[in-house]
Amino acid sequence: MPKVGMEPIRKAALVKATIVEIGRVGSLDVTVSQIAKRAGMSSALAHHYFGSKEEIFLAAMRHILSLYGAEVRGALVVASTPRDRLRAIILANFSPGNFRREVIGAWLNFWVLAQTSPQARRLLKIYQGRLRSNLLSALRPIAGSSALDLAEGLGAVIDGVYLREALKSGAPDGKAAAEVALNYLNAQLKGFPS
Amino acid sequence: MPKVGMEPIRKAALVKATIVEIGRVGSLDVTVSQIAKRAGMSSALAHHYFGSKEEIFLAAMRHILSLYGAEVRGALVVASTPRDRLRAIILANFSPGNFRREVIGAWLNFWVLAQTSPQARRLLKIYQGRLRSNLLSALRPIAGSSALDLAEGLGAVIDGVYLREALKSGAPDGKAAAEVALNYLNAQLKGFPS
DNA sequence: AAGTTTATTGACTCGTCAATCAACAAAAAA
DNA sequence: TTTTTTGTTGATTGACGAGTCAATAAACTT
Repeated sequence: MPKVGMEPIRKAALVKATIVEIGRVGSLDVTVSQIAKRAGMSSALAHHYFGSKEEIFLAAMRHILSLYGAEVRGALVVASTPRDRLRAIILANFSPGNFRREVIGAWLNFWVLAQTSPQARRLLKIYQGRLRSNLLSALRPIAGSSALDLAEGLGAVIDGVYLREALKSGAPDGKAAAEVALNYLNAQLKGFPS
Repeated sequence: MPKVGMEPIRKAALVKATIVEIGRVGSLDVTVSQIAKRAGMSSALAHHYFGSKEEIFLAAMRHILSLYGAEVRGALVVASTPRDRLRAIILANFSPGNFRREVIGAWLNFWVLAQTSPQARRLLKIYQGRLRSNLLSALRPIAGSSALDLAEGLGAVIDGVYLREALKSGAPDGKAAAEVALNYLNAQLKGFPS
């Protein structure tokens, strides 16, 4: 049976299964066996490709981060004015691709993972840095020296909305979630010339 | 040696130790033995008083919630105007009593616990409900029908700031954290008559 | 055709940990 | 003073799970 060139396929399946399982169980207490089973292989194979459970988690995190990054980048290229770009960033954060139950659950658990794993912490900081610099570069032309504070606040709102969504049930409403952040943005920018 | 009337003392010590250990380890993967050891007793005694690990966690959560509630209530009684009350709520959220490393770490992990434990979820929802109703009753006289949206946003900022603090190192700066939320509040209330 | 690399798994090891239990001690009640 | 209640722990059980390994097989290389 063994076909050659399985590695990327297996890895991708494991990464996907990891996110689903973490979201389903609601914690990092998922066994490698559970993940492997959902990905349609034995746990030994999962270990074979990733070496350890932590590596599997980190790969899942990288995957989510890269999806997120792509979404934001894609939204930014079609936005011309600073205000458009801010709007685009917020909408991308709550796009159907990112703002999904399993992904939200995974995010929450990655914050926890970052408390113990330096690598996970590094990855989360990269996400924060990107978000921050995207916001800043769009905010500065509008708000000048207030941009720093606004970016901090906006980032906190976005993360907070994610966190809170983890406590809700049913399908996440990205539109409503984005509204909270957009609302904040509009209020803050009211005083600045358009 | 056995003195009588130990139960409340032992329980309190365990609750305290639980929060410290969760904060120290950075996850719920703390053993009952670790907790019991820090509290100065055997793990068997911890089980004797709480029955299960989950009960220990829930007791710790209730403790944090009650400290939090007391702090907010205390701050509210000395605030007269709606604006004062809003300010008081925010400051209480980031008071030195609540905004501490271990407590922040514990909060984060309680969000995770709420994903799997219905009781923990219930407790977190009580916290959210309280915060929300406190904010609403202070916001309505000022903002009227916008109060709902503002409370939602303000709640998200507060939770978001907590979440983000979990990724930082060093002593938490409650003053700076509160500033982010106050900043949001001021921007939102700009349009309303003072 | 023989040898090497890649894919794959079942069975196993080894450690950890929640929870239980038997046993002992001191205080309080009878 | 016997009995019961409360406090306490060391030792043990039982389960579970990460990671390893030997074995098997298909596919590529030479």
